[in-house]
Amino acid sequence: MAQVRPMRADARRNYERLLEVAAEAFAEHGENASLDDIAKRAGVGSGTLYRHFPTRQALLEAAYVERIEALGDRADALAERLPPGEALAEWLYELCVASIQVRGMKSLLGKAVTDGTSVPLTTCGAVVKGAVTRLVSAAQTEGTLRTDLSPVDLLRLAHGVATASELADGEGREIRRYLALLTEGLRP
Amino acid sequence: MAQVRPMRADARRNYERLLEVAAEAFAEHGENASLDDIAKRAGVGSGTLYRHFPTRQALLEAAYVERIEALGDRADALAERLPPGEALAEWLYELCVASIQVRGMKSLLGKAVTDGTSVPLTTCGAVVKGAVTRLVSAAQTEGTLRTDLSPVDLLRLAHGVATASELADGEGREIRRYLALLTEGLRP
DNA sequence: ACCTGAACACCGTTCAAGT
DNA sequence: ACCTGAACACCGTTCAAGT
Repeated sequence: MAQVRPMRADARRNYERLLEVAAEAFAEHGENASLDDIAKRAGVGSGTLYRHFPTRQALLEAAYVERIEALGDRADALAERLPPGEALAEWLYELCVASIQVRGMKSLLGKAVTDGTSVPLTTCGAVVKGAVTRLVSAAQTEGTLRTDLSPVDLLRLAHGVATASELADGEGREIRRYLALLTEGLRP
Repeated sequence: MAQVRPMRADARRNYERLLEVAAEAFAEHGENASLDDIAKRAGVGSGTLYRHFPTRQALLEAAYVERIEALGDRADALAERLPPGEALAEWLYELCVASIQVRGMKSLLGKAVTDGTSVPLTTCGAVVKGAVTRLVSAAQTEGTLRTDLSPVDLLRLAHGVATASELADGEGREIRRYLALLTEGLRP
């Protein structure tokens, strides 16, 4: 890995300001929030936004990286407290909740598990895949999870559950119910 | 119901031409195909498109109504040939396939099952809901389907399975696998 | 090295004028 | 009664000029 040269002071200020504003904007208007508007609200030329974040995905990812990493840590916390099968189920639940409540996060996580094998792995993809992989292998070893499922299968299925729940009421009151059905099917 | 006055000849021609072109355009570019482009390709002013189809959803629905009705008929055909539980499973499979293969159809079906109780029921929503309701009550009577699920739950869950499968490979090779997991959970 | 903002291309939607 | 297409507002993206 090449050592990253520190950013010039004004560049760094802009970078951080953009992230703040972007997080607000995505929360408010969803994943299609106007990029131009984000630049303006950050007091920055639109070119500057593109310099730092060449694509919408890049900005979305940067804005939510902390939250995603929190989900990664959460997996380990649950693994310590609960038996593997329950830890996995609870983590999937929290993943679904985040997918629905944090606007724009669902599409971000979705892109992270699409079969673009050639695409370089995104940070958030790596974090989430790492977390679910640990939970899945523990549950499979324990014998409470079918062995013909990959970690990525579970991420995709959780995404599907989140989508179904979102259709139900736009919030996520049905996540538990729909996830319970899936969990039934996941048993060996 | 008020009797619909027949359209003027040129209006009718435009209407049909728009539908043809729209179906092609949606198939080619997905649900966000340019409306302006559709109007142009149909040899019609953009205002005319809006006169006939005030929203994108309206156009999408009109373009796919036949296909949706075919799905409705298919439900009855399956109900005659198969035991209720199997008929339901197979129909959900075909619904998922259509959702993925016919671009734009997934979002159309999704909107049809969102909890917009106040929104007037769309034609395609009515057709699909009718079909699944018949299959569901037969299966529940037979005893092969949990009774704490509504027909709309199943439509939403199928939508979720289609979404998950689409993430897997963009085509739908995983539909059978993912749907099988769901079917396990659906048993009483 | 980084930023700015005008310029370009594109899109959805409306509406006055035309037939 | 219906159609046309210019006009408007908006957005993403690029790039020459500026510091």
